[in-house]
Amino acid sequence: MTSAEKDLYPIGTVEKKTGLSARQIRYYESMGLVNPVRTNGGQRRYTENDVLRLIRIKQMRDSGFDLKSIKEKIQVFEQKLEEISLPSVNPAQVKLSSLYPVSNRAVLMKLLEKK
DNA sequence: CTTCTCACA
DNA sequence: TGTGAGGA
Repeated sequence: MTSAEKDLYPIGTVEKKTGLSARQIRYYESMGLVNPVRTNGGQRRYTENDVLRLIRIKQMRDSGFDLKSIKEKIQVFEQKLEEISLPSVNPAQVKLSSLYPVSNRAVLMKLLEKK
């Protein structure tokens, strides 16, 4: 019923949706900025959240930030997200393979306006 | 045709 | 970062 992130896109689709080149997308992955899942054949599959994250990265980059700053930004961000996500998730289904759940967006916003 | 990795002009 | 090679 509550479908958060079900669709996965191949890198070609992500290129169009983000405006980034496949080269950049793969490079950012090597830098630990995104963690797409792989298919049996080894192809990357990105979630909607991955796309959103890449768009944020593109904007930060265009705004003059270097990848190092962006990476640190995301790490702090992810750290806070874990703090508010883990307590509200059943230990049985804790598979943090992807990004933050949309269901915590409200909590996310509060957290952001506080800092 | 699309994607993947690796390496280099 | 781009691009070409060589595979899957």
